[in-house]
Amino acid sequence: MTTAMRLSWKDVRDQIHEAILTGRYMPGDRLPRDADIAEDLNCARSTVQRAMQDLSDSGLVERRRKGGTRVRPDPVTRATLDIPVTRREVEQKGSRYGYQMIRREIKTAPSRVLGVFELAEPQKMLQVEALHLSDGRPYILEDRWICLRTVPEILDVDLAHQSANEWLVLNKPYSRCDLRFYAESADDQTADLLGCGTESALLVIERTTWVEEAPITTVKAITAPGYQLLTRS
Amino acid sequence: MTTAMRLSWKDVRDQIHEAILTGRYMPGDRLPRDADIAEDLNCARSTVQRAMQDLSDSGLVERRRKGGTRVRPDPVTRATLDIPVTRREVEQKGSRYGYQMIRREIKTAPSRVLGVFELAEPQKMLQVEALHLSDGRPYILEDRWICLRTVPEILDVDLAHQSANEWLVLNKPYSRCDLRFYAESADDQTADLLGCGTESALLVIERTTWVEEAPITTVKAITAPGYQLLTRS
DNA sequence: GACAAAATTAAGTAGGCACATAATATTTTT
DNA sequence: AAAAATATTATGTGCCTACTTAATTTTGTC
Repeated sequence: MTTAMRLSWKDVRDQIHEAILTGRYMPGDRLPRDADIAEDLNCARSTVQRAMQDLSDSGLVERRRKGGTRVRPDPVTRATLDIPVTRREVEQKGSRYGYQMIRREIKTAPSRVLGVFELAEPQKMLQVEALHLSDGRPYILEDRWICLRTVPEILDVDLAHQSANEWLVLNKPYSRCDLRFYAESADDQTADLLGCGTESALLVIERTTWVEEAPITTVKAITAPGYQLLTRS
Repeated sequence: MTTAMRLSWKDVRDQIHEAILTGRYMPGDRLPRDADIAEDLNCARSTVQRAMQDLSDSGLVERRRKGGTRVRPDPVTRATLDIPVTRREVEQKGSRYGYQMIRREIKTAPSRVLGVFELAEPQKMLQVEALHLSDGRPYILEDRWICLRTVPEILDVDLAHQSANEWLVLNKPYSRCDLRFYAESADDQTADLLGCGTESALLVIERTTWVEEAPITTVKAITAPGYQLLTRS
């Protein structure tokens, strides 16, 4: 033997990935069992297991007990998005962050909001409308509903100076988060607040969070024209 | 001892997660070393390691050798998106899928395309414009460029009957994929093809793929009005 | 042949050990 | 006091073994 440095699970993963890329295994094909691959490559089964888990997480293969591992027959593009706190997002671009509360009101949540929270009975929530600024220019307009039953402390927070976005993310970690992206035309009021033309096409990010079963908040974040979401490299 | 079933790494993960949720550890705080947690919970360090890796992957904590583990001071919302092949997406909704090629042309790629591929020199590529239909109605309009140097076989594919989307995903797995989402107003031609009003706000998904360093394809997928992207539950 | 029970199989997980690696802290040297 | 060498430490990885779990597949029975 010359050198034969031990294979890392990433090496194993890359070799299998490579085999799939070069067509050695096609979508739907079954791969050898972990134990056999391990023997082939002269490494431990646990190393192959970790490699396979990673490929499975990234959506490239499917694994089933007894069924073995196969290349996903219906390939999906699986992407990971990082959505930071807006302040950080702006600062990371090298811009100056600004925040402005527009409205703050306690009222019964409309059915749209109850719907996303999967709630049956109406209840009072805190609605906050606010504008995030980048270098003084409108960046994101958010319309947020906060569940007072789950987060009563929010009433003591000075939302005129600290964004609910930031306070919540630091003080109310969630256990579940649903996201939704779509495009919407600016209505008159939105266009006015974002300083863009009416009917401008805007990317909207809706985010709803829970702790266990309890609703925390739902936000409709309307981004200014030109905003783009990128997958993390 | 009563039962004391062994702790699974998911139990450990959930316990730590819980501790963070309830504020026992705040953003920025350092957590005990894996070994100590393992002793506390009476399990193996490798179990804690797996739990921590998972929390780290999901963006909740940061881990550094010697530095230990700490709760991420700048919490991010990390979400995973699955983008299936369009045909499957339509069929999964219970709709009938349709496909229609609009244009197919070999020409020098414009600088926009060279740009996304990070290519310096101009080269010829295959441009394909096509429409995906759901129950006969326009669903996604795609403008695609395929690199002939990397995928010369595409010239032999009958793109009038099989979508490039599908052929590529089954025959040319990628090793890198960049995604970009934004909103755009429909221009006259787009509005016409998608059967919507001019100036409609449309969600655009741009996807660019490579095998190693070699460009495969870049698509600008313009979705019909009402299209929404959801994170996978 | 149809259905149920039992055996088999391959991935999933827990534990334990040894060592690698990357930060950080400490000590020594200049 | 600054810089360089060294020790320390917590996570990361690999290996091995044993056992669990979920699917099949086989076998047995009616």
